[in-house]
Amino acid sequence: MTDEIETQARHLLGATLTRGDVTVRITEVEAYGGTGDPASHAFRGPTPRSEIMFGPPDVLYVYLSYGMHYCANVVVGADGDASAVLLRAGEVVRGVETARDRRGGVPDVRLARGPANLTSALGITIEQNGATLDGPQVVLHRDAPIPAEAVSAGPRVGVSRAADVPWRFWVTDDPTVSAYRRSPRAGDAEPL
DNA sequence: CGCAGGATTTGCT
DNA sequence: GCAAATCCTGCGG
Repeated sequence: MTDEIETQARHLLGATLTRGDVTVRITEVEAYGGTGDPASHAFRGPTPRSEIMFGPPDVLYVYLSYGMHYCANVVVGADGDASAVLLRAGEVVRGVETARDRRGGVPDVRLARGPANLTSALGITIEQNGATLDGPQVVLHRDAPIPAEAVSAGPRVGVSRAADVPWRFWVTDDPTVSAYRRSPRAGDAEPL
C-alpha cells in the first residue's frame, strides 16, 4: 500500500497535466495515504469533501485551502483506497501566455510553483473536483517518467502530523521546484 | 449551532 | 522573517 502510493507519486513526476490551452509538466508532488495517514483528509473516513478519494482512481481531487487557494490531487488508490498525490509544482510547457495572464507578472519559473499557484496557472477550481484525467476537462499524460536517479525525496511540507515520512518527491535541481523554507533542519533533500 | 484549524501565498514590519 | 487574508470542513455541545 505505502509502496504502491510511493510508486504512483514518483510516476507522476514528469507527467503532463493539461487543461484548456495550458499544459504543465509536473516537477514536485506529495503522497498522501488513505485512512492510515494522519495528514490525509481521508484520515477520518469518507466525508462530503474527501469522499472523491475513496472512489475509483485517475480522477482529480480539488479542495479549497485557507479559504482562498485551490489545491489539486490525483486520486491513485484502487476503489476503496483513499490514496492521493498532491501536485505541488510544475513547469508550464504550453500556454505560457495564458498562465502569465492568470498569475500576473511573476517570473516564468514561478508560474506553477506551489500547489495553489499550479492550480491557478491551469485555471483549476473546485469545478474540476472529480474530473476524470482523460478529459474532457483535464488530461494527464504519464508518458515521460523521470529516471529514479533524478528524483529527490524529503518530508512533506505544511503538514503538522506525520511529517517524518519522506513522501515529498521532486525532480532534483529543477528550477521550478523551490528549496522550501519551513523545514527547521530536517535532514531532507537526499537524492535517491 | 458554534468554534477551531487548515496539504498556502503574499506583502510589509 | 512574520502575520494577515478568508471560508470551508469537521467536531463538539
